[in-house]
Amino acid sequence: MIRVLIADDHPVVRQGLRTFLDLQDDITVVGEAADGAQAVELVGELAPDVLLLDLKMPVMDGLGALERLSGATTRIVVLTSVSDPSDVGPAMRAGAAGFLYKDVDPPALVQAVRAVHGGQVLLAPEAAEAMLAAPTAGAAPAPVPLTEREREVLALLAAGRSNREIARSLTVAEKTVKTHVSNVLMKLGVQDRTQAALYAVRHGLG
Amino acid sequence: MIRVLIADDHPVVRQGLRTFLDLQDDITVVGEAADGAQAVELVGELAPDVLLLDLKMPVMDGLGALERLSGATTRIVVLTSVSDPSDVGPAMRAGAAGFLYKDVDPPALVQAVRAVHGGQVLLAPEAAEAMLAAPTAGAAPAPVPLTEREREVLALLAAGRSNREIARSLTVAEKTVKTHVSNVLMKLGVQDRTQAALYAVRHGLG
DNA sequence: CGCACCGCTGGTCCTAGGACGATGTGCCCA
DNA sequence: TGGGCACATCGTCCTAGGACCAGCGGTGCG
Repeated sequence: MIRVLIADDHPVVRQGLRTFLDLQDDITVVGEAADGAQAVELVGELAPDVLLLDLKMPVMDGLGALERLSGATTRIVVLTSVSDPSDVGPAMRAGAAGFLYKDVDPPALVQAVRAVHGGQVLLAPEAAEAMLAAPTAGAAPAPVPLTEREREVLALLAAGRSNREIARSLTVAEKTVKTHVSNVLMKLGVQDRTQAALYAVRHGLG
Repeated sequence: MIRVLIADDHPVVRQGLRTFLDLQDDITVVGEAADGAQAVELVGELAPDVLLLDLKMPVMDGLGALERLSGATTRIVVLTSVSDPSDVGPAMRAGAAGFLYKDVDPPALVQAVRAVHGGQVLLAPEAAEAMLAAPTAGAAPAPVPLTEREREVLALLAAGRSNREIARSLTVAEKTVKTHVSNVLMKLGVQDRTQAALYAVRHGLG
């Protein structure tokens, strides 16, 4: 028997879901929450197998609840009405096991509950698309271009020169070279000059 | 009745899947393919609802088949034995509707077939993780953390202070504030202080 | 022999000046 | 009134010094 908790701020939606899910002989709805805070509390009390979680809720929204529930054994299916692709990534990263829209047809929802309970991850097609399209959507720094000077430094660095040698080549202080190198490392997202050199070689600056 | 085609180069695997799936009263196996080329051909002939596709196959591998089948109405579930995270992204981008490992337990596989047939996208947990973990395609800089000083500057900036005012508050030169602001903009991947302020507010620094 | 210390190199963070370019604002004069 | 100029603000790029930390290799001492 799969024990389900429903979190949605609309009583009508809760009632509809409850009625339909309770008709399944392997599913029982063990509770309802009207906001995120209540959902978090009830997950603690009831330890349901699956939480159906609306994203748009008062007091604490679904994403907030998701974050607070990371680590819980309850499997969480986001069930949202509005189709905002930028919701998908954060929700999945926050540990959701499913992402569906409320226009899902009821048998599919039941299957989803079962699949998620069985340890799988299930997405509505639009949600899957959103994840493929926007890998790091949200706070990811854009790819930062190197300046002319930084490219010069990188080229010399990739040729195996030391900071002092690079400084002499460019007739600037060694300190300046260090600064450029630091900026290059940050922009390339690598940890040290060796990786920067490899990057340069691999991307045709060698 | 869900019509399923099985593509796997091991007869034993095909036989096992066929036997189990045919036991379900809403699923019927309509054919088997031993390599990717055959799978493509049989999809054309039989137009199955769902194709269970192994990735590692002779003649044409699963990914090749996936690409050739993009556009077909058949929903494709990748069913692979080896757990190579780097397979997941390409397969999903090539249009797979599911990604499972062969250690999936049979009832879960049946659910997967039903869910995918119902239009959903279903991943094994490891596959979902792989997709979330590998956004860095190529040169995407890692999320760069702000330094202490940069956070101070950002907080004041988000409070609407000018560079000169921030400088006075921190007792440094205005030039220094500009430098910090520039670095913050770069690290946050935003274009100007306004966006940086919005970012700060949205991410709980307001 | 092994360990401790020293110096070098690399790297970070904070600081800051000079040159320059884009944008916006306000004021003056034709 | 409108065009244009002066000025401030913002932001970038290059420069660079000081403080500090980590890792590595050599050297000398117990």
